[in-house]
Amino acid sequence: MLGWEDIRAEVLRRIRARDWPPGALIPGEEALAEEFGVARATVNRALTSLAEAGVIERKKRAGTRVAELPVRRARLEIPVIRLDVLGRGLPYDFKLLADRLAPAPVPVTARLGLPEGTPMRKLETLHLAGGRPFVLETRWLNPAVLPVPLPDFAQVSVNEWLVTHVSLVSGDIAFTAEPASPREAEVMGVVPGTPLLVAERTTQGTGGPVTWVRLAHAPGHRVAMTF
Amino acid sequence: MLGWEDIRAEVLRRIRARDWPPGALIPGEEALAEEFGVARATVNRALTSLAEAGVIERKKRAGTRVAELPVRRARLEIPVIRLDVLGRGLPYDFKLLADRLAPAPVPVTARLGLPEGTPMRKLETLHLAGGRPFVLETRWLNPAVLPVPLPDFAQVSVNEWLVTHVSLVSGDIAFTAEPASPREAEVMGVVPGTPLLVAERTTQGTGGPVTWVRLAHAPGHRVAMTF
DNA sequence: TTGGCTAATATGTCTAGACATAATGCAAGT
DNA sequence: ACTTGCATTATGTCTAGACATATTAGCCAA
Repeated sequence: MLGWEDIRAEVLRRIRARDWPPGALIPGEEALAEEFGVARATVNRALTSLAEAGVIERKKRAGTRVAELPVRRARLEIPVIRLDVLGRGLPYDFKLLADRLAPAPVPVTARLGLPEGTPMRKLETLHLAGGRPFVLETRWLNPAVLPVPLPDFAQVSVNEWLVTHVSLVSGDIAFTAEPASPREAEVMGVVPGTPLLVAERTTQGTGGPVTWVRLAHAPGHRVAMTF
Repeated sequence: MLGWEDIRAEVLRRIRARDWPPGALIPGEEALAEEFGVARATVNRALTSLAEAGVIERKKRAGTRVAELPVRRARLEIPVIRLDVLGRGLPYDFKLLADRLAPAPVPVTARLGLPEGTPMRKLETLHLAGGRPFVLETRWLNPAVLPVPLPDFAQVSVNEWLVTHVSLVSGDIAFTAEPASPREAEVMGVVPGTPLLVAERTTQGTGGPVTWVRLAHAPGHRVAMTF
């Protein structure tokens, strides 16, 4: 018997084969259901899935059409750094370089939507892969929204503790290429000005803005995605 | 009446509120259906959606549990460069800098899974935003899988023509930070060695490997995603 | 103790039918 | 010509019930 995944595959095949070229209106659910000999709900399941993937566009009354400029979506799975390192077959370790309470700089408070000069906890962590610098993490934490008790961040990586102890609701991440600052160069053992892949993230939790973090990756780092 | 999105929202709320902490087994579909006064299929729709989002993990017979280390997934929407530029409120233009047939270098053929030395078409395109260099695109095309007739790539951007004329099946994309080569520096009007955000993509089509492309972005470029 | 079979169980999927909702296009009235 | 409103239609969602399938716990035998 045909399942919704079979229907999905067949519809996708026809789109790729240009039986149904970009922009074309494809048959309605009822018609497809009859053609494949399944219930309409099964066709709906298949088409819903294709719509989520951006391959088709569906509108009530107007029908379903093949996307004109199919939006290609790549999914990035953001791992806990420890698992990222272990996944590369290297032993993981980290060092807490700094930990202090201070008024957060404007770019940080602005992105998080906090008032200027809010006191936040600044943590600087160097993540090591096989003993070599892997990522330099500069993080500003909003103490107001953290559950107590806080652990000793020299023992437990902030990165990991946050994931398991704070419910993260939403956030964003941006990648840029930046020259290593003198400080970064020293800590990571590279020449100042070396291009580093930098990821900048802000995260919101249920109780409000949680953290802003900048991850400066060692030279040569690749962030890979599949689509 | 409660819809599947309401169920989804309520379950998510309970997980965030730690009524059901990470690792916990949540009630079965039948039980939830009864609690909310809906059919099991409706609960299933909600939970399936949460599972796709990585919030819960489901196994037959074992039940549904809250994910221990919730995988955070960010979705990157890869736009056609023209739309990316226009979306930033700048006028778009491009220049075809080079176009020749040559044996593709090993890194390219290797990634695409083609035999060494396969003759491919190399296209170098400079994309401009508001008259200033935006992205330098270096592309190797596999002529064997392209539909005829080919357009004049000085008139039509390869980027865009591919999206509408070739069915792209799968691919991968990777970001790195690299120093501008002398050639790149000259074309983009920057100092050699300037950190550039580089995206490298390979794409497979129905007929086989289609293209390998390297996009070197102007300094300061950000690739942003939300999760 | 260990290995393998079996029954129980939770999720996965399907059906057939129903009603909800949004968007379109035509028709009527201004 | 223009607007308003209504009927039409395709998708969206729900229900109740059924069978499929994976996985586990427990039992029994070697």
